[in-house]
Amino acid sequence: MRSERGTSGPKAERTFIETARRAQIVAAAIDTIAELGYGQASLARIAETAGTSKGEIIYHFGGKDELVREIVAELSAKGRAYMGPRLEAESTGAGMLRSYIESNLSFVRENRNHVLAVVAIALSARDADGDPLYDFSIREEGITALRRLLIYFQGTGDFRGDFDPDIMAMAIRAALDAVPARLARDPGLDIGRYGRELADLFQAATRREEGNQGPHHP
Amino acid sequence: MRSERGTSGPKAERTFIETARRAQIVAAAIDTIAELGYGQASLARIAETAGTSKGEIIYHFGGKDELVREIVAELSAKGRAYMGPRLEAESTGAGMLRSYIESNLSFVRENRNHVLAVVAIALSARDADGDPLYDFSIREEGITALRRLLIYFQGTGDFRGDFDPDIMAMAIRAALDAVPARLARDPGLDIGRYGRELADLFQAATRREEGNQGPHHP
Amino acid sequence: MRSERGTSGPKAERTFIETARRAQIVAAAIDTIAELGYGQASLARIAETAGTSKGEIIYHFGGKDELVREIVAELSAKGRAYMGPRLEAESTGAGMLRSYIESNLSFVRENRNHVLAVVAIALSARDADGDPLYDFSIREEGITALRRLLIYFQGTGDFRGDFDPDIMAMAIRAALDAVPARLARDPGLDIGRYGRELADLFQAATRREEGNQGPHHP
Amino acid sequence: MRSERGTSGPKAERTFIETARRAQIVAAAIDTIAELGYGQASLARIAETAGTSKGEIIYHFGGKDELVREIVAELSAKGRAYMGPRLEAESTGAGMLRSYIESNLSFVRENRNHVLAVVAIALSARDADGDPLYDFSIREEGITALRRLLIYFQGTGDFRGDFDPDIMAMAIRAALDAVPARLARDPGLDIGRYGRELADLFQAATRREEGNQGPHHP
DNA sequence: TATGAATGAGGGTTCATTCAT
DNA sequence: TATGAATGAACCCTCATTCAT
Repeated sequence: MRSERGTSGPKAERTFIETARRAQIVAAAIDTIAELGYGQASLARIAETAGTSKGEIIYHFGGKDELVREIVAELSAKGRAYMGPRLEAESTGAGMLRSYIESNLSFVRENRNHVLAVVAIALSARDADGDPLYDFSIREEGITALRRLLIYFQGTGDFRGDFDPDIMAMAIRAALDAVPARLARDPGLDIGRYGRELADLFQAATRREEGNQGPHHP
Repeated sequence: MRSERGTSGPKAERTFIETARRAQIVAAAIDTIAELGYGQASLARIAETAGTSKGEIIYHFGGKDELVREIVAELSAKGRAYMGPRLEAESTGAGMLRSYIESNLSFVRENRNHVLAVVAIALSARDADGDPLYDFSIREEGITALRRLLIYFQGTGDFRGDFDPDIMAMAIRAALDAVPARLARDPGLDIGRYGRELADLFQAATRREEGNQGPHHP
Repeated sequence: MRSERGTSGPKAERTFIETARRAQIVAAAIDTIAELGYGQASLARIAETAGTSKGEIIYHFGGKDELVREIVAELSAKGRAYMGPRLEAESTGAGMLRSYIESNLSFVRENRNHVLAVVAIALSARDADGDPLYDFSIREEGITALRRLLIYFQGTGDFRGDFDPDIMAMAIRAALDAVPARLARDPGLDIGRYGRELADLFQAATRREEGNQGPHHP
Repeated sequence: MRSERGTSGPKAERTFIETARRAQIVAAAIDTIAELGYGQASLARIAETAGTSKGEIIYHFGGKDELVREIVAELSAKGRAYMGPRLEAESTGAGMLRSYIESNLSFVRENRNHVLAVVAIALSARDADGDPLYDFSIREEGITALRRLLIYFQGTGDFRGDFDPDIMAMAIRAALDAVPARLARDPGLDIGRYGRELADLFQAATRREEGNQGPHHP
């Protein structure tokens, strides 16, 4: 564990050097998991990548599970900080949807390995009891926000009213979530174009048809 | 052992009893992986579920990797046999697309555990060298077929010509691939409705707009 | 674990060879713990003594804790089988007490290492939660039986009535329990004489004084 | 470090602050060992209890072994200082024996955790070579003193001459040594009564019988 | 054909200890 | 004087695999 003095105080302060070392280990873990998958990413291999020992990882994180949770939490924070402003800059339904899709993908491009690692963690990492280490509620939360956006602009008439916002949200997230894996197999993928095309696609899927305001099924 | 006999004659024939035993083991493996995830599905647990011993699994399959590959191959064959006729029954672009989506999902519903197991395998299973056991070319192949379908009906004018068929194909597959995981978390999911909504969604995304008849960027 | 087929049947049958191997491992563990103490008796060292591998110990016992519990249970069973008949052969208070002490000590002499090992286990072995592996209720039970014996013969007048049977029982057991450690340090100890002297000692401590039937404190 | 300074001058003097710090650490170690057992009392846990770091413990004591030896030595010194005057205040055999037993037990009561810790150490602590950290000669010494006392008063005729003083001494010590463990399990134990009863018991076991005055096997 | 027995590499973790600061 | 950082050995355990029967 980080602090040996249990009574040191209410603030969980962290030394500069420790912060740096933790970051270094987290980075090594991200790369290892992204490259080899979660199952192959043993502490020994992560330590080797980080140029240190298993012992030090345990020293800083208390165990593998904590390291993994840190990787997830960091990406989560980074993601929110990245996407928030980009969404708030938009006002129309189409604009926000496009921004959601494109900023999501550019975030993926800029954090390729980190995203890959978290995907691998979400799908494979379990604790000793067999429960997932990944907190899926974070993900649900993201889908819920997207669904609310869709419902809101269905209400304003920006979007056609006859699609199920739940399923549309799921389809959008699925298209986005498929990108990291694809990126892993084809690193040359043009994410910018990909994002624009995907935005076009879902814009077409959500847009109100000329002179058709009612629901779709006659 | 199977592979040894396989080289002795023209056909790798299998006794009835061996075929049955293999099927029993494969079924147990599917259920175990689907329920516990790939990482928790040790040979010991699979053997227990199958009511046999680890030794016999290795005897029949030569190793865990081969058992896993068999699970994948079987689903692949089943899937092709299931979807082929349903696609060929259609003639229009919209019809084939709808059939593709809906038959895919009803296949998932009817082969829930098997699909879940293969998804888990695709995401986690690696051989001793760290390479994935899942042959992703099977998947690419499926996407390619879908893409060809889209291109074809863009040519006929059934679909609008200004979407990227590659990305549309990817988005459709992604939406379909997201279903098993969702089904695992929510077993009561209404797959029929889900499929219809998804078909509506992609029909809207692909349909030609009023007054735009040209096949592609006219 | 022993049986790979979970559904093999209600009887926990054990192969001849397995029984032998388990006995061999138990014997090695007893000697190792007796000689080095519980803390130093790692699976690796026990395996070395047994001429086998850590893996095999885990294979047969499922874990170190089970091995330890087996060692305790075996001694417990042996002890009861040894002492029971020797006690029942007596009828007077003095006779039973002497028999209790002497048969206890000859049992210790004949099972020196086993007794030493169980003493070490009782004092040091804990499971992952920090709880003792040794079931102290077995011990309490032994003391209770001894106490009942004392009370009974206080009632008959064989023993003087003015000692606290609880404390007398504790003192007797303490004197007996001190022997293994002493035997470990001085292997040449004459247990026979030791037992006779100890029996004399507690006979003197319990015997009714001439013409003094009442309690001791005036 | 202590030992380095220890060689520089005639006396291994210690600053006031160092003495205090050592005492604080020793106290924390005693409580930790008494509460959790020796095996669970890692330096980390002791440091936490002491509100310091593992490093400082090693700095002051040079290693865990030395800390443990200090705990033992301190109890030993305290014990001698406590019991000496109480023994010397008596003159008869029965008085000294009673005083030995009762003062021993009140010492245990007043130094509960310290005694428990040393018992745990005696039973479990070993150095890297597997040798016990506890110096059993201290214990032998105590028994020897007791034996000499018994022999002396057998000579004066205060005690009956026909018991083996060695075994009587061992039995007395065993009864006393059993108390800490019992106290640990039942903190409400009435030590005062316990001591009086035990003194009665051994008084009965040692007292000269009517009409038997000879010092030893006449 | 099938099994129980055994193996050995590798997993995560604990811990006393070293050391630069 | 004291600490946080880091190490490395040892620990228990899991697992796929080998092999004699």
